[in-house]
Amino acid sequence: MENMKLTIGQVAAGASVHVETIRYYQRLGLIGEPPRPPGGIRHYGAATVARLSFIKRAQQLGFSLDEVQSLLALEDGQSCRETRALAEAKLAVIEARLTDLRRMQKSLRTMIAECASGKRPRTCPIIATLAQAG
Amino acid sequence: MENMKLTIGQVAAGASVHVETIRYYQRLGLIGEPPRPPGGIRHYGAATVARLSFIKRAQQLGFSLDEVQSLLALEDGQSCRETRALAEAKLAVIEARLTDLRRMQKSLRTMIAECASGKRPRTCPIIATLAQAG
DNA sequence: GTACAGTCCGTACCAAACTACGGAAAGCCA
DNA sequence: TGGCTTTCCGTAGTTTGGTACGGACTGTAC
Repeated sequence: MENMKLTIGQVAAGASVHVETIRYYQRLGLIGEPPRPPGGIRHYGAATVARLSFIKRAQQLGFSLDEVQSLLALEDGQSCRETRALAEAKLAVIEARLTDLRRMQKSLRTMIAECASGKRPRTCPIIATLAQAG
Repeated sequence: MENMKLTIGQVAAGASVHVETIRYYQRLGLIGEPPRPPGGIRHYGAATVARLSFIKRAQQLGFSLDEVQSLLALEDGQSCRETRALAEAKLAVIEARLTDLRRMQKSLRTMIAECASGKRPRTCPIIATLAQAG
């Protein structure tokens, strides 16, 4: 099943993106283009679907396509030294985001609980969760 | 100190954004415009700085300005019932993102450890962390 | 009281990330 | 084999989130 032959349309459907988006990512180098049999249609493997899904999820987490590019370099990466440095940098970013998201989570949970218990909070503290310096 | 009188330039510096960005957000309704004394310049409070900082942080977490708008509605919100429904919806989104980020964190930590111990992993599993459905 | 920085406002421009469009060729199905 | 869908490819348009610019006005420091 690894060598499934998928058309671009099937890949697009599988990853819930548009065909044009796949082409766009190919132009950017985010995903490779399989060789085209002369005058024929390209075929893709299941790995392309996974890669596209990864890209979309990473975008939802606040990574730009440029940053996604470098995350993908971890998968495609060559040198251990470079890979490790990159991984450590990305890890730091991810941990900062986790901290922010946990703060928001906590704040929302508190709000919901207070709302449920009838005592409407005068001010929602959500801004305070992320307002302080970096 | 609550009623600090800040000019738009001071607010911008305080939140590390450009003056034009503040005006842009005002046009979108993300932040309010204080009344302008006839023929004079507007003054802002420290709350505006906090609000801008929140917006920037929330953007880094993958929220669009539209979504930030609705997060801010929690702070500005009126009805408890609406507020609670919205808070619950946002909480679900945040928890999904937390799950994804934790998976990436784990994957990166593993990579770094393996890299450090000399055994270069053949393939980095980072795509697999986010590739599966929903 | 006059330079000079900062504000105000509108409009125009910009980059990122798509999305649509059009024409030619390929594939597929009765 | 004719008709429909899909792919291929290039180019153009759109949306989101700003950024830059110009001209008039204000506020402030010397």
